[in-house]
Amino acid sequence: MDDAVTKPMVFDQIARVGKALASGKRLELLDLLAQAERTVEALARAAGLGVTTVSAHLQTLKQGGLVATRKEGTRVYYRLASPAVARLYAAVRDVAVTHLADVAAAVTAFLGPGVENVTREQLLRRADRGEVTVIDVRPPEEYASGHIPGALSVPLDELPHRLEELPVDTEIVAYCRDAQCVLAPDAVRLLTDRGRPARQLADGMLEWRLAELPVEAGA
Amino acid sequence: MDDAVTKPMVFDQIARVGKALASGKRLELLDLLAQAERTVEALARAAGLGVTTVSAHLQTLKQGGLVATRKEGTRVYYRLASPAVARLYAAVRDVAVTHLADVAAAVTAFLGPGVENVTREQLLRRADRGEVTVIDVRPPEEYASGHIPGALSVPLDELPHRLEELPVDTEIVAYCRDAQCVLAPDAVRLLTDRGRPARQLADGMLEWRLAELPVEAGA
DNA sequence: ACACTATTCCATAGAACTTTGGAGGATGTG
DNA sequence: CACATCCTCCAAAGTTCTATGGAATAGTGT
Repeated sequence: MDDAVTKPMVFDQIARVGKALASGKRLELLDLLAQAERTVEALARAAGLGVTTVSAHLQTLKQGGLVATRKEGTRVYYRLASPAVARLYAAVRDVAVTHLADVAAAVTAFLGPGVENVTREQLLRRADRGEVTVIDVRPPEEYASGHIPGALSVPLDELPHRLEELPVDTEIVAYCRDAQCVLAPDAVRLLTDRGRPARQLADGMLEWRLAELPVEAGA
Repeated sequence: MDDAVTKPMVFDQIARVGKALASGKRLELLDLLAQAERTVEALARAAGLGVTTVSAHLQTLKQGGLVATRKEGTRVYYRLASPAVARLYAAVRDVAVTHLADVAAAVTAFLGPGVENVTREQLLRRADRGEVTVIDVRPPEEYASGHIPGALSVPLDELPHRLEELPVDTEIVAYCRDAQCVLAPDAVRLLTDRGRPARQLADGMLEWRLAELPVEAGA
């Protein structure tokens, strides 16, 4: 066994996974894919990048074994390769927000002033008793791909027009993609500004799936 | 809030963690640091790199919040910043061996023919009953920094000279750094070639710590 | 103060990565 | 079959990363 040759090779191979995580654009794509599978074009639109650029990034992610593909007619649907990848992505962000002061600062600047939140456990308990209305403020296709059982799909941009659909007597709990997602805080601020009692789930669908809690799919 | 500016910034910040994981050399350094804290020079020797190169890589790791430092006289000791980093490193390797066929191939080529192994649970049960002798075949400084309670320190290079110290009637279980570490398989092959009953722990000290099992420190 | 050690900082050449436009392949449609 | 759509492959330009010597800095011992 030639250690001098084979040992670095092992680490270089593993580094392919690291390289896949080494660009903000790719992390953004992963963030989207953690919510639902998508085509190359849909990803390009969502991330505001050129199609060829996205395709190139997706190749890098594929090289790292982070995403898998499915072909349907002329389209190619990308998805996370496995739940292990979601765990990895969560671990990366965990380290980032824990150890990088700048990240924490950027995140709060991005999220805006904090709003009151609820843990998964609290939500489960109170939802069982019918004490809260749970709304999913992500885009419809992400809701369709999997959501908290019993949650209503109310995409953030539709929320202003659909206030009357929501009961006035029970508290509203909004959730979105993950702990760093902006949609839920924005929704909660919008609701409380209109005098509705509202809070957000402390994290989002990513963490919900990782906790292996029940997920409902379909529109 | 200007999404077009702040959103990419968050991902770019998180990408600093990814960049830290994007080089085989840095992963090798992390691998070493997961076992014990070390000085720059010790790391350079262990990884076979120049001191300035290692220092530069360590700066990248620090930028990503993966390592922390401690100064003692003229030396600087580097260590993993937190257990969250060990979890992250384990998650990276998990994805690598699961999804990358080449990695799996490189690992087995590196480890040599498989030897029989034992899970942590089996080891705990059998060690309680005194049925096995557990040996730690890592370098002494890694043993000192933390090992399985009751394990003997028998560095791989000393093993041939110290065979008579080991009991002949009980089975020997060797362990080293982690699931991809070569030391334990080598030790087991050496022992079984000499007619001793021996197996290895399926993974290593990294996974033992992550499982939050008891750890003993000191020589 | 002086020599000495360990580490970091700096400059640089070479390698690798990102982005982009255009060509080309596969699939579905009129 | 011609044509449109969606995606990947290829090449080029600009940017970033890596490795490595030499200089600068901080701490130790005499």
